[in-house]
Amino acid sequence: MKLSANEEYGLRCLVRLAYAGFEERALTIPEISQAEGVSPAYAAKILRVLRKGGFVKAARGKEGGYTLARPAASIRIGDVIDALGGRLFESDFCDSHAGQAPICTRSVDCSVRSLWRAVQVAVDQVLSKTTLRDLLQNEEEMNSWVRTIPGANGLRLIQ
Amino acid sequence: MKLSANEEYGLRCLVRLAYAGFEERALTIPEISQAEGVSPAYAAKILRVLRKGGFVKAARGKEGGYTLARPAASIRIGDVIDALGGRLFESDFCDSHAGQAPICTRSVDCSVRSLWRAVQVAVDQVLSKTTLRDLLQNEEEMNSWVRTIPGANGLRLIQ
DNA sequence: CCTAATCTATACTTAATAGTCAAGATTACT
DNA sequence: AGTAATCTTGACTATTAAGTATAGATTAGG
Repeated sequence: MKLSANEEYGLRCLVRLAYAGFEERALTIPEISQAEGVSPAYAAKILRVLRKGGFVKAARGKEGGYTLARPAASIRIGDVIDALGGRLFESDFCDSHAGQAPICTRSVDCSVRSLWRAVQVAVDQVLSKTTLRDLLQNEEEMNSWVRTIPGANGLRLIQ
Repeated sequence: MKLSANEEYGLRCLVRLAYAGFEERALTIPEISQAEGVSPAYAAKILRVLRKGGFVKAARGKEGGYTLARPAASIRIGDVIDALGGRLFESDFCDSHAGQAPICTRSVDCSVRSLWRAVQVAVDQVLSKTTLRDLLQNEEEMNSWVRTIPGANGLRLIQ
């Protein structure tokens, strides 16, 4: 139950590109890698995932670089996380040992899986409501956000 | 953002031991490993972690085996997950590259980290309210649980 | 058309996690 | 005491994720 490096750095790259987008400026791999403190090669690897996920687009050649492929407000963090590292649980543990044990009361469900599902729902409620736009700390527009999660140290989510 | 194998199997082992506890019965490694569909050696490895975490206790020798170290109702799932695989984010990404970048508005915080913290809070709200006892599907006592998480397919949490 | 700046792709290395193996230590029962 | 059933430990291997290296493809500008 950890964040992968891909998820962490990938999301950070998007935030930078969103800021650069305010000035209609593309960022190059050297710029991004230096800002994030990772090697250019690794930044390139992450950016490829983001490009294939449709979150960024690249322009080659001189004066090239990366920009967001669409407006920050239309990029849901949940979708980004999906592309970068997958959801909390994918394998179907309960099915794989169905019939062996007295724990599963229904053939395709059991208590442990229900718990993971509850966790997944809780996570999704945060991630699917948050867009890349919400992560930009832009004082002027903070008023458009409504709810503040207690304990989340100031993060606002769309209502 | 995935569940580790340790977390999945470790929690399942605890559920089995809790059920066995109803009959005041200890479970051996062969029993547990067969029920969970993992090798005895791997089950032993996981059970060691659970023992060091204080969740189970072991009796050696003939007639030995594992039992819960304390009542299921006193074992919080959040603590189990902590012992088995750690929390969602540990490293302090924002501090590690502080001073380099224009994203962090405060020296020890930034938008991405706030998001992770919000996710962590959401997860904790589920995991710290749920005990091992809550995962036992015991019809007689289901009434003592109060809230049902929508979409969680029947999981009840303590109010 | 040439060059420098840029992305692209694939293969490689290293580190972390998952899972196995074998030898040793403890206990109940006879 | 002896034996079989059990847990305990540490080292080992395999698989996956993280991160690197290198050669190639594309483009702007001279």
